[in-house]
Amino acid sequence: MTEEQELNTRFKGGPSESPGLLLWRTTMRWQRVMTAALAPLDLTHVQFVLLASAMWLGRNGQPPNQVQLAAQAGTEVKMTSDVVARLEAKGLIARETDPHDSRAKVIRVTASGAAAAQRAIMAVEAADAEFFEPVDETQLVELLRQLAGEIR
Amino acid sequence: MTEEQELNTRFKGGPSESPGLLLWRTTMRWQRVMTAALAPLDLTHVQFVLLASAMWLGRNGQPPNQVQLAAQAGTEVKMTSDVVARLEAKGLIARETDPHDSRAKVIRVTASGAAAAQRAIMAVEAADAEFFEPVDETQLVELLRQLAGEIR
DNA sequence: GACAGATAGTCTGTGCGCAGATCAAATAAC
DNA sequence: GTTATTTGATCTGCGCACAGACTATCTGTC
Repeated sequence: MTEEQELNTRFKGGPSESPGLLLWRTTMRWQRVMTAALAPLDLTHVQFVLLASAMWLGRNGQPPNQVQLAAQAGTEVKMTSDVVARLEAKGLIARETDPHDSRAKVIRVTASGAAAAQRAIMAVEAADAEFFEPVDETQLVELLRQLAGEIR
Repeated sequence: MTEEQELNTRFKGGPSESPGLLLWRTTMRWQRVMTAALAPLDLTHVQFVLLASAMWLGRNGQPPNQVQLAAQAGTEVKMTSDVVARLEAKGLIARETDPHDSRAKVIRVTASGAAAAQRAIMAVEAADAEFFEPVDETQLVELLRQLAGEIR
């Protein structure tokens, strides 16, 4: 079998036919859009997600530890540890040792963290709306829900 | 306005309603699937994309330089430089200075590179098919095409 | 043929994303 | 109550992803 014949699978029309590559490229572009939208607030996208998730989880006065935050945000525990440390360095969140479990660190959003999160949510939603404007959001969400997998 | 009222935007039902977050999570999961599928071949997903793209571009005996390869693959020029160096170290591609332009490096896929690419394409297509099996691929591709942006 | 601007490639530096290992504290088993 | 296992957090290390800077070369214009 020649090399050319072997390539006559999905790569027949060039690699750009693959849904996976399209998904990858789309997300990279979306990440750049988010990065640009959050740059004025000195936040990366992941930092925003963790900050917003921490605020969400703590909305009823029960601030999460890092494992719970990672589970909510769908991020790695190690990375969550790193990013949370950066958010702490920026004064947006505070970490205290859990009085009931000295291994765990309870994460609280500070006042300036809450303020930054409010502005960030506005910026992200505006950028999101613009990014997804060309397509039917409901239809896309329907498809992605079946692929995203459970929040580990 | 209270903090709770401010949060009553898209985050009302929790952050998981956002198409952007779904897109992000889906792609991360897809990346893990690709990583697992390519691990036996000692290739990362990006390495595979650049190797396959180099083979695609060179299929008519006109091997590309790194800028052309990056344009085809939709990757950053700098990262393309790094990853191509890794592929070269693995003996999968070879770089020669373009005789017509001493700045440019022409990229050729070696015999072992072509063999690895063949196997990788099989592995990736199988993993891809399984990943996207739950949804209508055509419908998803249609949506993503409108969001992926041109291949810069 | 000299010079301005564009182009090809690489370097530094920051920040994810994840595998594997470490360590201390909590929990379960006996 | 001591041991074994699990759990929360962090560390090392590798590989993208990208911004900004830098060198070397090529091209267009005079």
